[in-house]
Amino acid sequence: MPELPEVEVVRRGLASHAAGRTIDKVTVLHPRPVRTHPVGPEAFAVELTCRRIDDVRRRGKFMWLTLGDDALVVHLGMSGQFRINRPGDELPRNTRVLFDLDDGFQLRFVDQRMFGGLDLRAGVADDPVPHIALDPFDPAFDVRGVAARLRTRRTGVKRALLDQSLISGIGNIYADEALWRARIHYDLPTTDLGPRKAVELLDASRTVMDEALRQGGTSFDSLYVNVNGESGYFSRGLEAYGREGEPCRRCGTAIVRRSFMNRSSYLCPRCQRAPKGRP
DNA sequence: ATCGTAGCCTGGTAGC
DNA sequence: TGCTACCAGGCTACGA
Repeated sequence: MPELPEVEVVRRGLASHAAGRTIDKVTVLHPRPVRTHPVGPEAFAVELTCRRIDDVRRRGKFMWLTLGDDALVVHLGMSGQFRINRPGDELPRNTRVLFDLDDGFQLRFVDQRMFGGLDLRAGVADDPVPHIALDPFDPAFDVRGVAARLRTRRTGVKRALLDQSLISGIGNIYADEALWRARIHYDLPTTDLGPRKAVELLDASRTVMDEALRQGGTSFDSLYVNVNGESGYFSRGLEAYGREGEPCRRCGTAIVRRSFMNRSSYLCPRCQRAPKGRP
């Protein structure tokens, strides 16, 4: 599932293959990924034709292609991909939108589950996602400030980590990894987290996502690949996520899986002790 | 204002 | 074998 490191890998691929190119033609094969466009898929295609892609930017899990003052906002959702191919190459099964570029290549948006989307927004190239907080890779990210805000929340720490209006880019996988590294239980009340520990957790989230980025991201299956169709290798670096029954690499205790927020949380029950009165 | 959750989606797999 | 149920989970909208 694409989280910050995976999205950044894709952003870099787009920056090197699509930035500076002009869009000659757009083909919408499925309307769902452009569902937010007010006038429909045909208008979406027309409005993007002949536009030049100036830059590819990212905040958290959102990317946007800048087209002059306008932004094509992209979210990969659960399974979105961008692929660079020749127009005649075989189309992947869940190809949704085609962009023919002026250098003879074709940019393809592929998305099996279609939680992702493409959203063209006028005049907001500098900040098309104002409701999304800065991510830990942003030079302006203020660790102490975010830690302070985190501690004023009245909720569990993992829920807060996943709140993209507090800190962006973290999804279920890297949340579990950061919590494992900081030895914190996912349901610890944020108010029980000391200032030093909160900073440690945020630092851990940045560190683990940085390491994942260096490995090309985390791929469990063909749902996450880069623009050339290649997988990342960080799944071997995961310490908690997906390791149910396997030994914690710190203490040897078996990693357990818990249901939380309608998803799975993986943790070491010894390193990450449950808060009092909770499972 | 803040917190918690239903619903959106498809395909692989477990179970019968 | 073929069917159903479940799981993966980020985000938005909405109710409490």
